[in-house]
Amino acid sequence: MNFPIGELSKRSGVKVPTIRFYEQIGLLPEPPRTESNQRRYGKPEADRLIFIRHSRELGFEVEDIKALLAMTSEPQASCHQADSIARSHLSEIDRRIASLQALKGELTRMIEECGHGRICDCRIIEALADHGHCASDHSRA
Amino acid sequence: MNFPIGELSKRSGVKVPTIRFYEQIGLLPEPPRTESNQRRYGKPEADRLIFIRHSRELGFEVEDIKALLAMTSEPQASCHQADSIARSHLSEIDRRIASLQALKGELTRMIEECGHGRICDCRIIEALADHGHCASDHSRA
DNA sequence: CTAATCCCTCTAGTCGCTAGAGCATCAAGA
DNA sequence: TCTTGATGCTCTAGCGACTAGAGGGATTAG
Repeated sequence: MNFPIGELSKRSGVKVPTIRFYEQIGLLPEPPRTESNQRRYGKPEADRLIFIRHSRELGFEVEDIKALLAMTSEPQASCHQADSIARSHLSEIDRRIASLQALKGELTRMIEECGHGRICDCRIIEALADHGHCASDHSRA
Repeated sequence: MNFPIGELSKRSGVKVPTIRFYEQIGLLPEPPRTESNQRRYGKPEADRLIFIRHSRELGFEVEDIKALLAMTSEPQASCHQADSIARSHLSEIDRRIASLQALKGELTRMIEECGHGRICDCRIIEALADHGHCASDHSRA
């Protein structure tokens, strides 16, 4: 119940330098220190860090996570905002999936058409050089 | 056939600062300058830049693009390397799509379960706090 | 001639970490 | 008690691929 940063790292699955970085950007509060200036943590910090890790793994940005964390300290408030953050994140993910699938189609077509001969006949190189060949309108993943 | 950077930008669809950045990192050669130190370009540079833009839009990294560009200057060589770059890029995209789809499933489930009540009952917050609720093993997009 | 638009270089910021230098501290065995 | 190795600390810089802005010079249309 009063452990150093390495132990917190093991419990949370977040690397030590990353924990210090999270403290620096205000995602984790500054913990108490020992006389020799070492950080000491307890279970609440570990829980918070696990929350942060899951949120990051699900692709939430740091600002979103700050908002989600702020909510957990007001348990009686409406969870409308959490819902809205999650929904807008979901639509962003949908957008990215669609975009990647378009790229995949384009790339697959290029690779299939490649005759494995010389550069000057290569459909991959040609497709990259001339957008007229493109089937889809890939304009930013 | 001897135009300034703004015109190159229009022809290629790449922003002016980005063109200068590409020159800096060696993706574009240093062009000749006018007496008053302004860059002047021709059609080959525009073609090269369009090639770069398409490659970036398809998600190729700068190092890959350098390799692809180097190939275009050896038209008699085998296109095996181009094929291999494209294939490994494709498998990376497959990986990212799979990962994003796992996240999407997780998020969708979280949002569906949210009862739109108070924070303390919110399934979104709860799911983020406790990984035991997770269906899939989402470990890095 | 003037005003708007273009062009130049240089620095610093974005995001979410990661790596490394250079040092202090701690725990465990000989 | 000494030593060794792991762990802790701070600080700075780097990643990738740009983007933004400051502070100036050049060009061009009216």
